[in-house]
Amino acid sequence: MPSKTYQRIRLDHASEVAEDYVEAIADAIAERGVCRAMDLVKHFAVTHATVNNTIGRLQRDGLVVTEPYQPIELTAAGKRLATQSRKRHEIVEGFLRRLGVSAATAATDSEGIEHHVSKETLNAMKRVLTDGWPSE
Amino acid sequence: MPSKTYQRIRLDHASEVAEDYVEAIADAIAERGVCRAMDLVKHFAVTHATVNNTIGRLQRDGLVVTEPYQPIELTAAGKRLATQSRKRHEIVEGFLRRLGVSAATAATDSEGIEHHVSKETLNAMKRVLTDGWPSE
DNA sequence: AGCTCGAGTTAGCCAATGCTAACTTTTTCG
DNA sequence: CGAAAAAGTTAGCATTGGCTAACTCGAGCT
Repeated sequence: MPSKTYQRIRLDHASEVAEDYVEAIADAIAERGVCRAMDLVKHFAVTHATVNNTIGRLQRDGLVVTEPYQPIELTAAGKRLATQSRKRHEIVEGFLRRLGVSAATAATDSEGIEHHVSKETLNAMKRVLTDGWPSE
Repeated sequence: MPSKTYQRIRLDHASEVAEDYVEAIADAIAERGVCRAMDLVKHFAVTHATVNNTIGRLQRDGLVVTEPYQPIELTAAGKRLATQSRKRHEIVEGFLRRLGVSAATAATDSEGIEHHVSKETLNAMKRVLTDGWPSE
């Protein structure tokens, strides 16, 4: 069974960047009204050239729209993905906090983990947040 | 705080493949005595060319040794990394099982998650496995 | 108005990871 | 033994996701 597992992980990988970006873009818009490339430069600690590159791919894939020198906007699909990612992120982070992990670690680890959590695992985590720990 | 987080995730990424490979190589050696490239082809569902490529990088990085048409061997460093990855993997997988996730999902998700779990989170998971769930 | 400076863009480079196709070596079996 | 199959290698290519360097645009200040 491992082969299919790794195929899935490779596919997940491709969407990780997209999810992280739309989430960050949605955050920037929520906090500052608009999202400029510089917001993403700071957020991800990469150069503008890299941000530009990535935004180009996201636009190609129908998640964002931009015109030169204009702020970055999310398409409907982009907004949908952002909302969904955010929810997943919050569940994972909340779960780690409940597990007793420090806020800083929960924030960091949830960024990496959220992309690899299946629906089933996510539901199990959600259950803990609403109903408490499973019985032994 | 996000910038450093993403820098770390990018660095983690680089070692993911190495960890997965040495783990798979150690498994193959444990199960069949030697590890051939074909074992990895099946395990990761990639072509031999890709395996060859990757093995070349691992050799460059001092984790494995091979000679043409010979089985793949782990160096001391490779064995160390394999053992460490395996332990981490087992904790994550065991924890997911304890959470109530099915065996199949736990196996799949732990593959993706293990690379993004900090020491602190890993310890929290280990604690659950030995001492049960934290008090509310 | 003009100039500067920050932000954005473009071009060109690199490494990792994947692929296919063509070739060589090894193994296996009739 | 010898030929076919399996395994391994090599070459060439694409994409992602980074980078630097050089250029352009636009905003704000004097």
